[in-house]
Amino acid sequence: MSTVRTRFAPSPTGYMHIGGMRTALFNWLWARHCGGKFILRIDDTDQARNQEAALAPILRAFRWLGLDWDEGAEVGGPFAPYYQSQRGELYRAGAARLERAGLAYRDFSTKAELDADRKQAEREKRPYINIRRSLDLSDSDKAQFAAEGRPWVLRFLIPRDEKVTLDDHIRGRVEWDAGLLPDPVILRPDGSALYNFATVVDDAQMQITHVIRAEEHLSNTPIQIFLHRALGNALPEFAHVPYVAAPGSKEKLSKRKIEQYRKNPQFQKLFERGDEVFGQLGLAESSALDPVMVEYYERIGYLPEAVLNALGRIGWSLDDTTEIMSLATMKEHFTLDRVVKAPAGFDPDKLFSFQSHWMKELPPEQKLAGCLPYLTSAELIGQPVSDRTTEFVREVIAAMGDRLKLFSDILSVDFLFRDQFTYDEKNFDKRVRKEGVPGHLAAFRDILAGLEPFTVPAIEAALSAYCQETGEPTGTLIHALRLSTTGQPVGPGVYDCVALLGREKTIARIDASLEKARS
RNA sequence: GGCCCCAUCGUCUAACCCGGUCAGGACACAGGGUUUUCAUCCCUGUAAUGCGGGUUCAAAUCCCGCUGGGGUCACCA
Repeated sequence: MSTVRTRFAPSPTGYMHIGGMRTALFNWLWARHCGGKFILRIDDTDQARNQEAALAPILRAFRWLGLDWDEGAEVGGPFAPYYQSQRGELYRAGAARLERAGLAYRDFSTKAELDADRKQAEREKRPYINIRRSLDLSDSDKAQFAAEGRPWVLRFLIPRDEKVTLDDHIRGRVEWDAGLLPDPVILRPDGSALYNFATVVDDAQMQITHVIRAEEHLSNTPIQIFLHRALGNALPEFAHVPYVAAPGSKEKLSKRKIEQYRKNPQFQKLFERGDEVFGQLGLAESSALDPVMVEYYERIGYLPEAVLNALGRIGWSLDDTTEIMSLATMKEHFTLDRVVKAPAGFDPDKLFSFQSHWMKELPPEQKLAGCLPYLTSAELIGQPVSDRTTEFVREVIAAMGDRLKLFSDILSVDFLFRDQFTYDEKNFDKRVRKEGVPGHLAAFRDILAGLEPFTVPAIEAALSAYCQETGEPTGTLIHALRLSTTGQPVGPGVYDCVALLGREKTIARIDASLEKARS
């Protein structure tokens, strides 16, 4: 087989859809698995006004995930340009060829006529197929219309007496009756091409060997097959991947339904997380971000490895047991015949578990690099970041251990970075404001005041020794110490927290808490 | 509604093509253990072939029907 060439062709919509990303991933994987090329073409026939701004988040998502492209947007290539908006010549030439061959015709029908036809068909309960009125026009009529400057569209003439079959790599054999297909418009009155036509011209010209796309395009395929044939193109292979569904549903994941997803139990956690993080960062654009977009995960501190792993497991499996997969592993094993036919719901819980795994694997220096931006954005540390601060953050991250799941989790230990923190009142009552506890806490405070060195093992030993002497269970003091110095009932080891805080702050906080406990 | 697609634990899936396993794994959930918090880690458990017909010694697996779910029906992509 010749070199495999796949493509992903997004429209510049201003965001990268998580479902689209999965389709893109499969294209990338298949190309790379075969040692072929992956092309990123931009389908902007609709000519979005602010195209560059609308494209940026899409390219950003690819780069974040490390899905590189050999040809296409920004990098160019032998079949440039890769923007449909710049390929009008190619489309017009192809269309002219079809018209000359009698395979396409000018349709002078008005919108009103078409609407009426459609309604009529609906009334009569028969499938709508466009009426080929313009085909019956006499030459003099045509000449007159042309003289009037009457607008027309170019329609492809569907061979209505045929059947089309497709041998899809994922769905197997699919068959259509062409007699049910309306003649598709391929050129608008202004001469610009429509998607169905532009895609066919581009896929052929760019020598795409495998069209791997979402199954919502399945119904476009018979038209594209005819178009390819009419143009004399070799037919690419097709693989229609099922769409990605909303969590716990079978409906296509859609940005338009974002408000109702807020009530989806699995998505809800994600939304809450985002609201919390964006709130702490004071991000103005937070309202523009949502979990349908790839960028959302990047912004709240997910790892590319986790998102990739999760995406790769939606509708594809390596074998019966493998769950954890790097991009390299997926690339090595990916084949189209193991793509599942049924649509799959995106599962935020599973994504989180992949995240948990990959974060554990991440080298400390990379955790540091991932966390620092959150700390600076939240103004918990200054900028530029001093060496001393860097070292401190490094220690904080070490103390957090596996508790750091998302980079933004670093914000949960804000009490290590600033003196104002909120007390968990319920637990404060339970652990500090309790018979006998303040006395022990005060006594231990005095021990800490003179403790040398002020290190984790020393603090631990001191606490242990104190409890030994007094016969007090260690838990009493541990909890009291945690609540009084961090305000929280949970978190990194309390000895770590105290050591990180340092003697001075620890003493001050204990004093403040003792004061608080009296009131 | 027409056309087309799909159907295994709550979820993602394996086994299906080339019938024979206690229908396997993971996530989630529940219980237990380790860590006097939390997180991690370990163990255990609950849990599925939509229904009805065939074919066959044998059906999740092959065939047909039903039901259900979904996609798509633009001078959008």
